[in-house]
Formats: sequence, structure tokens, C-alpha cells
Amino acid sequence: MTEMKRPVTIQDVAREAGVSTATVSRVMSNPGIVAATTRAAVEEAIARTGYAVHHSARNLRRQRTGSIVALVPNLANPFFSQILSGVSATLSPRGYHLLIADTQNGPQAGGQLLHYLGHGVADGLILFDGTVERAHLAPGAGDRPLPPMVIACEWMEGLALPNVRVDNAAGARLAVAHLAGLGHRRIGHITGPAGNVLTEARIAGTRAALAQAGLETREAWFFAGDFSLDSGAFAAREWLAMAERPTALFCASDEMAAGFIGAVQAAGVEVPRDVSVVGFDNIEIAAHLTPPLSTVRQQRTTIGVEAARMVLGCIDGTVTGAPELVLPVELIARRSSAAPAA
Amino acid sequence: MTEMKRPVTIQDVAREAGVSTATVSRVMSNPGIVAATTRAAVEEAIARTGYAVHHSARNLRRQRTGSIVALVPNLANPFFSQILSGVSATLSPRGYHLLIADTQNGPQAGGQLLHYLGHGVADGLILFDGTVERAHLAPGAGDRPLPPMVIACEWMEGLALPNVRVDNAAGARLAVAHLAGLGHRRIGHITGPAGNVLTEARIAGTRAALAQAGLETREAWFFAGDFSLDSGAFAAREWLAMAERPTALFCASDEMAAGFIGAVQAAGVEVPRDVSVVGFDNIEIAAHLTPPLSTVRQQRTTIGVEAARMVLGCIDGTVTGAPELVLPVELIARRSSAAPAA
DNA sequence: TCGACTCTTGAAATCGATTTCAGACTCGGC
DNA sequence: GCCGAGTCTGAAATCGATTTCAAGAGTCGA
Repeated sequence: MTEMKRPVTIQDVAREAGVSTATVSRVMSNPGIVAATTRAAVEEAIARTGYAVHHSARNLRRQRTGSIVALVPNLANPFFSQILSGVSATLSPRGYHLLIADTQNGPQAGGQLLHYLGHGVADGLILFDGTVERAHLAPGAGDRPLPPMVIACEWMEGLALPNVRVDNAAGARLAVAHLAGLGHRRIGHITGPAGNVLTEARIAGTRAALAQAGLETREAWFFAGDFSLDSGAFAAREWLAMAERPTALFCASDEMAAGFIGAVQAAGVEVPRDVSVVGFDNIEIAAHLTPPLSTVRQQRTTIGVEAARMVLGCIDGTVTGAPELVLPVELIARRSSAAPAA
Repeated sequence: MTEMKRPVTIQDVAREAGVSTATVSRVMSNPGIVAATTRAAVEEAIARTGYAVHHSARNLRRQRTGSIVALVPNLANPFFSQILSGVSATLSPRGYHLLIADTQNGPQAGGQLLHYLGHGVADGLILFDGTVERAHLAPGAGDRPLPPMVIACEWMEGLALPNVRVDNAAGARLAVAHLAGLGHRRIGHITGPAGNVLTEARIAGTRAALAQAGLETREAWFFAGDFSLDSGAFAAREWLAMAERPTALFCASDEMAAGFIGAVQAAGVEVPRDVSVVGFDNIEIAAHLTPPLSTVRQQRTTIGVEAARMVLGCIDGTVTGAPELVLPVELIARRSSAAPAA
């Protein structure tokens, strides 16, 4: 048919249809202002040539890129896959692409970030990592206006950035209150990684709920974890070696809860007969574990959807300032938590 | 300091340094050919103005985009997160961005794909979804040369596309041989979604291994699943209702294995005492389940890394034709499989 | 002292689409 | 028959960087 060499440009279409490139462009982006007959001719030419707009060219002229970048601390962590799915589902219908950057938990996150900011790489940014150095975020750093940016899941104290998160402290309180309500008097906690805002919020919620229930807050019952399966299993070893064990544990992530349960059950301890466990996240497998895991549900898809909406809102100006959206959490009682043995 | 209005362009830097834009450009992309003193002046000017190259402009001129798109069937599936992590880790140091498109398992995958092909959106494409309509992939469809493309995890029979995958049939054979070796005579299989190439390869491997071991291949013992936890639990209900049950099951995914085990254990059946189970994938939680899950290990990060390398190779011409890389798998025997009860 | 060469550098064309600006044309009303 | 308003269209400028081409400045040997 036509030559298959060089990709067809708007010039080719214009020539083919006997009009100017301006008209072709109008047919594509604002058909209404083009006369019906002309439009038909152009559309016919487009179809015949198989023309497709060249994004780089359009982006250059329009001064936008059509993509949003999501900065995640660790892409391998399945926790983010569902969130990103929500982001993607929101972005696609609005014509935006999703660019993913994995900071690999590294301190070079700042560098990564700088790379994306103001370089015309993306129109907006969703930050899922609260450990980025503040210096990089302060407007004026590098002398260049920063693109719209929202921070999701995590947040940064004292930094006025649009934000989507769940009510972490409330989740912790729900979990601990649940355990206390079952009759547990000795309740422990496996924490997230030190320094993380989520970790701190959940610890704070745990302490608050313990105090409210009039229970002891024993520091030895706070096991240091990092959200991972292995850190849960590690905490289990500490717990097993302990003289005076807590009878119930609230874990800051479902993965740690699963790691803990797996390890204690391998040691012959039974859940929930010997120890009750509550997780956080409600990952999909939680309901299928043995025993099914009681947990605090966090709607990950919704987080992604709302974060994406928020950036888009910032971009088109319908969202201004630094709104904060705190999503509710919910306790899901399953079989891993029960009244303590008499 | 300087005005904070408009982002600084290469023109500004050129003016600041008293050179032409050509020289500034050379300093950035090929410093060697610029005189040392001039180069220093330009670098100084770049630092002073905080200049950063505008990607759309560069891309337009260079006729590349600097990004690779990964088309995944379902981003919410954590199976892909580790693969994508490998892709990202390989792409970043080479200066490429990772663009992610979620086809949402929909038939519109073709449309999605078309959107990315030849539109100057990406320099290459990694396809993790084998269900794309072939018509969209045939070079010449739409009259435009297709960008480099590799298909990973899955593949398409009779389509000569660069390909990275694991040896699925061998994995199935390993699993079944392992169960047969333990003494099981009645071995069943929970399959993946119908029509999927992975499903078919694993079924074929299962049948081959059963035949080789001289065991019966009973159709009733092939449970239809779709890789999901719930489908594993569903198969468990069928299995429980069965008069003559297989004593061992090979599941085409760890998630189905976990769903199966969770459901039968909830019904009072013990694993591996009453039934042995082997999964496929070796997802991270497999080792922490109760009992720890025996499975066929599939190196997901490696798949991502190799797929990314392959596209990059196609782009820079070091890879030609349609190479196929079949990664080995490995059986990991844990506690969910044991000799059948006497 | 005069080419022949190399080394640097800048002017200008280029990538492909969008958009402004103004011109051409139509139509209705007076 | 003329004028103004309204419609539609094309020429050309523009987005910001890269790269070709050629020219100017030295260098070196004969």
C-alpha cells in the first residue's frame, strides 16, 4: 500500500486531505470548529494513513507530559500493587500515563525525586515515601517551581502538602480495644520500622488504647519490626524466649502477623488458644491463613484512587492548598483473636 | 536571587555563559569535544541557573522517549510487583523510565496496546499478558513499524517475539514427581484460568509426569482454578465433597495452594497428614504458612531483569531476532507435602 | 610564508504538533 | 448593493533541545 518507511506525520495527513496542518490538528483536538465536510475529509485521510499523534511533539508544544509519577519506597512490596492499581485505574480514563519510580528505600530518594521534579518528566507526583529529605521538597530548592505533588500513605510532619492517608492511630486503638475487650490484660505490639511515621502513629494509638483500657504498657512487649514477614518471625522468637509473655499481640502489618503466627505455630504454640494476634492492612491472604487473621482493614485501592484524584485536581486547579484526606479504617475480627486461656 | 517565574531553558544558560545553545548542549551530552575553559564556564552557568534539560524537547529531537512500558494484565496482583521491581532496577541505571499500563484483564488490551505502539509514547514494550489479540502485534498493522517488544512470563504460540519465561512444564513435572516420590498414587491438580498458556503448560507437565510415574490421570481430579486464593478455596470445597479424593494436589499457583489449605484446614482436615499440597511461584509468604508450603520456585525478579535487558538489547540493536530465554525452576520441599497416610 | 589540519564554536535547520492571527468567504439585514 | 457579523481556514510562530554545516583560530611541517 503506502510506503512503510517513515512514520506518518501530521504533514502527511494534511497533504493527503488537501488542508493545512492546523486544520488536521483542530480535527483532532477540537472537531467542533471545523466544517463538517472538511472534517470528514481529514478523518478519512487520518484513517487512510493510519496517523497517530506524536506524543513528544504534542507534549513539547502543550507544555505537559501526560504522565504522573508514583514514587514508591519498594516496588517489590505487594502492599503497593493494589494502591498502584487504584492510581492506574483513575489516571487512565483521564488520559494520563503512570510512571513508576522505585526509590529502593535508599537515601538517594532525594536524587530520584529531583530528577522528576521540574524536568518536564511528569505533570504531577504522588509520593508514597515519607523519608524524602525535606530540602528537596521546599519550593525554591533549585529555583524552580515544583509540579503538583501529593503524599499518600505516609506524610511529613509540618509540611503542608496535599495528603491522603488512613487513620493509623485509630486503627491501632481499634485493634488494642478489640483485644482488651476479649479479656486480654497483657497486650504487646510488633512495630514497624523505626522513624517511620506510620510506625509512630500506630505505636501512639496502641499506647493510648492501653492507657484507656487501664492496662499496663510494658516496653519489653514492644517488639521492633519492619513490616516484613521475617521481622514478624523474628519477634516470635523473642516472644517464645520470654518469661512473662503478653497473651495478645497487635502487629503493625499483616505480614508481620503472618510471620509471627507461622513461627510460633511451628514451635507448637497454638493461635488463638495460646496467643491472640491482630494485624494491620487486611491483605488478601489474611482471610485464608490458618487461623484466619483478625486485622485492621485499610482500603488500599481507595488510597490510590484518592491520591490520583488529588494530583489531577491540583493540576487542573480544582484542588488548592494542602487538603488532607484521612480515610477510615475498620476492624475485621477473624479467628486469630479470642479470649485468653483461663 | 534570579527570577523564579519561568523555568530556565538552554537559552538562558547560553546567555549566562556567553556561548551558543549548541555549546551548552554539547557540554551536557558530549563534554569531551568542548574546550576545558568553555566547558567550565558552561557548567558554572548551569549550576548558577539550576538548569535542567526539558525532556519533551530532547525526546522530540532525539526521536526517543526514554521510557519503556510494561503491560500487565492485573496490576493489583502482587505476583507482578516483584517482576516490575526487577524491571525498574534494570531500567533506571540505563536512564529509562518505567511506564505501567494495566489492561485490567480486559479484552480492550488490544486498544491499550495500540495506544502505546508507534505513538512515540515509549521506546519499547514488555508484554506480561499473552491474551493480546495477535492482529495488533503483526508488523504492518496500522501501517507503522512497531517498537521493540518482548513478551515475558507468558508467550504466544507461533508468534516470533523475543521472550522470557520459566520452564513451566518442568516445574509441573518436578512437583508431581516429588509427590509421586513420596508415595502418592492419587494426585490431582488445580489449574490456572482456562486458555492461558501457563495453565496449559502446567497441565501438560502434570499429565506427562503422571504418565511417567505410571499413575492414573483422572479428569475429576483436575480442578479448574484461576490462580486466585478464592479459586483455591473453591476447589477445596469440591475436594471435600468428593467420594474418592486425591491424596495430593499440585496447585498451579501458591495463592491457590494457600486458599486450598486454608479452606480444608478450616474444615478440620490436616495438611500434610490428610492431603499433601505443592504450589507454584514460591511467593514470599509460602515459607511462613502453617504448614510451610512446598512449592516450585520461580525467580520473579530475574524474569523482570531479563525482560528489561532484552528490550534494551532490542533497542540498541545488540539483540536481534526473537531469542527465547527459558529460566530454570526449582522444587522447594517444605512441610505441606509428606508421604500419604498408610 | 603558505597551505593542510585539527580543534572549537555558532548560526540555523530540525524534530512534529499546536495555536495565534488575520484573511477569505458567506449570509442576513437594511 | 453594501456593511457587519460570523465561520472557517492557512501561514507562520512557537515549544526547547540537538545536530549539521561551515567558518574562524591555531598548529605544524615544508
